Order: sequence, then structure tokens, then C-alpha cells
Amino acid sequence: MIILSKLADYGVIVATHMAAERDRQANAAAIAAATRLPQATVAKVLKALAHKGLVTATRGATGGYRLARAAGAISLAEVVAAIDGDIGLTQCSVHAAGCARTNYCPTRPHWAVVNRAVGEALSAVSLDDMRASQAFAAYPPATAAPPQPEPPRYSA
Amino acid sequence: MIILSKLADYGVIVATHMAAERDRQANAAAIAAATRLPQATVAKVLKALAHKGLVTATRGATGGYRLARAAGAISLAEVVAAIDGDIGLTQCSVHAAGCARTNYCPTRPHWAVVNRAVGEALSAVSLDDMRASQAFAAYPPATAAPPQPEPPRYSA
DNA sequence: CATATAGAGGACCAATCTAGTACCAATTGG
DNA sequence: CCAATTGGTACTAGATTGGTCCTCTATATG
Repeated sequence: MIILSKLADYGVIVATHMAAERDRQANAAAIAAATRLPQATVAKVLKALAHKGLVTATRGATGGYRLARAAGAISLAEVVAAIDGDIGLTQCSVHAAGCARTNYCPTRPHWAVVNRAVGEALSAVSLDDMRASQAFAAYPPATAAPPQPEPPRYSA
Repeated sequence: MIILSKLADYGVIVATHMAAERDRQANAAAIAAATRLPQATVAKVLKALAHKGLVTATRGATGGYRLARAAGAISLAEVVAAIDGDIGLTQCSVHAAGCARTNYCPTRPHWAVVNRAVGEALSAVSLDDMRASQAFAAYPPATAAPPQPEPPRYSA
């Protein structure tokens, strides 16, 4: 299962890229080129980030985007939530009102714990952390991963 | 954003229900009635759980399912992985080989940390934990499904 | 042995969601 | 004014998902 949508993933890539040059302003096209992502899609992602106030936008000629805060003060949770919406494991975590089971579902109360754990995991990592470099070289090359033994692996 | 698919959510509900009566064997229809989930879908979920060895199936007349292990020894991570597949935040976490960005993507190495945190959050909760406690008293009788002209929508 | 029951394993479909694009309005610098 | 750039929305093709159904195999029982 994939947890993040592609767009949210792009969001993180874009935001991380911006964190690398926080004080410089860049327009959508430049960011798309730098990250090698489709330009129109990057523009869409940036709009979402701007909407949530994670980046500030300047319109008009010579306009562009820059991070609204220090890279260390923006967490993955915020970036992801800006694009994919608030984080919840189950439907009822996000739209409790819409669940007909709410009244008798015995599992519901327990999701909150896991929910919080996931949220904290995403909140604990800032753009600065994502940007930090060293692991780049150390990370294994992209060769196909060997078949893994059972049960759940959280690949990577 | 919703992290679990509906099917995975159902899986947890079904597994939790089975944990409540671990030694009793029940067939798919009975479990569907007790959990008020669509029967054919519950059957599908149970097959997936059986495939991963989380429940054991007995075929034939008087057949059915039961948990393969103690409820305390089955984690949410396993149930979810049985249905939604292995857990990964991003595409590249699950299918690293398929990502053209792999070679230069600077964010990739950092997902592993978050990935593991999410996995651990799901691994830390057992079916016993989900079942534990209060909310259960309110749960309607398990075996005799109350007359239901129309199945309720739990699309949430 | 015959029959009814129940899971195994797919095939299939409709509905929804997603990624990506396109378009036009608003804003700003030159 | 003109060009560049974001804001916002609408749209489409394709993928994904939830849900159903059908056929095959295994088992209990009379």
C-alpha cells in the first residue's frame, strides 16, 4: 500500500527543494525544472502549499514562491496535509459524522492512538531534516530489491 | 487524507470481531451479519486474511474461519498488510525499482525513518488492544443479525 | 455415494479518485 | 499597455477501488 499520493510526494520534493534555497524566490517553472517534475503539476502543488500558507506567493512579472517559514519549522505533516488533506487512518477518523457505524463500531475508539502515532511521525520530520545530505551517498542504489521474507515490511 | 482503504478497514473490523470469540469458528456469512458488512466483501477480506495465514479456513459443510493465532499476537500491521499490501509512504518505498528519480531524488533516503515509524505504530497495536474495553458493551448481538431491510451505508 | 455447504480463486463491472492539462481572471513590473 | 506570473477552476483520460458473481474444490452427513 502506498500512503502518500503522488501529488503529496511531489509536494515534499518541491518543498524540500525550496528549503535548500530558502531566501531565493523561484517561479513554478524554475522549480519544476529543478525537480524534474511536470511543470503544470508543480504549479498545482505550489498553489496548494500557498493556500495553506506554507509558501508565500508573489504575483505578476518577476513573481514566484518562497517558503513562508524557516525550513526547520515546516514539518512533513504540514506539507502532506496541505495537499492530501488531514491525516487519518480510516474514513471515520476524518469524517466521523458520515459513518453509520459510529455508534456501535468497537474498533473506532482505538484508531485514535495509531492515528496520533502516524501524525507524530510525520510531524517530527522537518524540511531541514529531509534536506540534510549525507544519506544521499550512503543510500543503496536502485537495483531491484531482493524478495523479502514475510510479514509486513515497511520497505525502506 | 485517508490512509487505509475501506477493505483494510473492514479487515480490521472483521479480525477484531473474530478476536472476540477466538475459539469459535464462524463462516463468512455469520461474520458479515455480525459486523454488518456486505457479505461478499467480507468473504473477499477473509480470503485475503487466510492467504496470509492470519486466519485458518476450514472448507466444506460446517466450515468457516478462525484466528490462526492468539488475538494478542496479531498486529494491525499484519492485518492491513494482508489486504492493502506492504506499507510504504511513497511509491519508491514500495517499488523502488520503478522510480526513475531514484538516482538523484534527495528526499528518498529520508522516507525510511517515517516509514518505520508508521509501521511500528501499526505493529504496536494487537487485535486484543482493539477489542479491549468499554465501547464493546454497546455492541449489538453478534449471531442474530437484527432484521435489516436495507444494509446500512458505512461508506465512512 | 449423493448432496448440500463453504471456502478458493478469479473475472468482472460500475463508480470513484487521481494525475495531469488547459483556460481565463487577477496582479504586478517594466 | 504588455508581458510574466500566480489564483482558481474545469476538464479528461486512466487507474484504482469496492463490490458482486461464477466456477471449482473440499468436506460433512445421511
